Amino acid sequence: MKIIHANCSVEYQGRGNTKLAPHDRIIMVKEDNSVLIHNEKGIKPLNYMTGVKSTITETDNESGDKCITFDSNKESLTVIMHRVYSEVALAAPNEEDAGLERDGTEEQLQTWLSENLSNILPCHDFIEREHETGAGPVDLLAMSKDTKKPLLIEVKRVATRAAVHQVRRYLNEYQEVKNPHGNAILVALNVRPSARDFAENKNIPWLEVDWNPNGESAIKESWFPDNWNI
Amino acid sequence: MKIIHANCSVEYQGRGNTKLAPHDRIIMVKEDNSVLIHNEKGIKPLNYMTGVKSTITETDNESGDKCITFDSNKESLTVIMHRVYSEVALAAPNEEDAGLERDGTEEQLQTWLSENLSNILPCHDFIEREHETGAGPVDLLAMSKDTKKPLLIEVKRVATRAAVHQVRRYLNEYQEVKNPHGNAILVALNVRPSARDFAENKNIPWLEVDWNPNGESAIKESWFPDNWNI
DNA sequence: ACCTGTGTTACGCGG
DNA sequence: CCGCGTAGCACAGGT
Repeated sequence: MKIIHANCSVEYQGRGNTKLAPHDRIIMVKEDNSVLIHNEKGIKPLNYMTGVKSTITETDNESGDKCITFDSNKESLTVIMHRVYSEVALAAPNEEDAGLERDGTEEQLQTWLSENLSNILPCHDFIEREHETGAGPVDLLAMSKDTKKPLLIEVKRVATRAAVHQVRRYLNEYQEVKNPHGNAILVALNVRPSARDFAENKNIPWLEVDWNPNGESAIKESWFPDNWNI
Repeated sequence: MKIIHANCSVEYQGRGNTKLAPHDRIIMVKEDNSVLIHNEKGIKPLNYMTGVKSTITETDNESGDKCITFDSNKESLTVIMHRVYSEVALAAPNEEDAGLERDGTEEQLQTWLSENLSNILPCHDFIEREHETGAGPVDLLAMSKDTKKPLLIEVKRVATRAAVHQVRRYLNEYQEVKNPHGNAILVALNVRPSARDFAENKNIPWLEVDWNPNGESAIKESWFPDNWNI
């Protein structure tokens, strides 16, 4: 990749339109044609464009400033360099097996739940993951040991109002087209207050589980409607 | 900021836990203590941590490798440098008035609609922005010139199925607690096919507007239910 | 190519 | 300070 330190302006047109007035910034141009314009603040670049299927062309404008244009089907970004302080090329080849190992993801929580469902829902058996509800796949499907009623389980790391909407979408559709006796529950490491309110208001049970990838796990807090029939 | 080109490992603990095996990468350390680890692919860093209220300490580990640790209340990230190829300091001071100008946002579309509602809905008067429906604030509230029926207007840049859900939530609650004669419409620069289907299926009118911040604007495409009574 | 869902989402705004 | 909703979200995976 190339790292350019320059006083530059930037113009972007595509999903929105943005313009950056002249200023000193860092421009990072990657091997895959991605470009990032950074200043000293925060994780996100001031301006950027994905390299997917984009081409790079370098020109000089009427003022003699060097311009780099990144162009794809639907987007274009131009960096106008009023003054270049430095430019270096550095190699950071993409990793194959040296990639990122990740822990504590929703994916892993799902796996753990599917294998240890009795820890948190002792009256249910795990049936299947990514079960199709008709309105998209729900994370886990379980079934009551006694009544044999299905239970849709939506898993989140952090559950917000949006997660409750998701559960309700799944449950509505499932009850309509598959089984009117279906129930649903929201399981998360963290259920936000607004999500709790909303879920309780709509009679969706929720359950906060204290889980870490290689340690103890337990129910932290939970809520079930009065008429909750397993 | 400092740009370090090094063969390094990275460990992060906080919202999740991640680990990067030794590899050549670019490390960007900003003035606000944010850190980003990049390879040659994509916009997002492989690993990163926000600089907000974090401290930086440099140490040597038992192998004599230089380590930089970023520590905050709830997160910590350590970069272990097995070999440093280069390190440069570059200045990219934060901008005050030279910041990012943004155009074509939902916010601006809302403003334009509130001031030019008659362009797209000639039979309605604009009443207020961010009107509380009981299920959250709807972007715009308008009223029929003739029948005085209220109209909830949800504005999006890109409208997906989720936007239709949102409109229906607002309308249901609004009709229940405020005014049973309320109507609702979805207005967007782009209404996705799946959103059109779903909206039409649920009798929610939608309207695609061809708008740009400082040019002409017009209705591009729209759909209203048969029983649409203004 | 579009749709769906996740993310260490990041970030700004309001309470 | 925390919670909440937005984003030019980015990105992966499926259809």
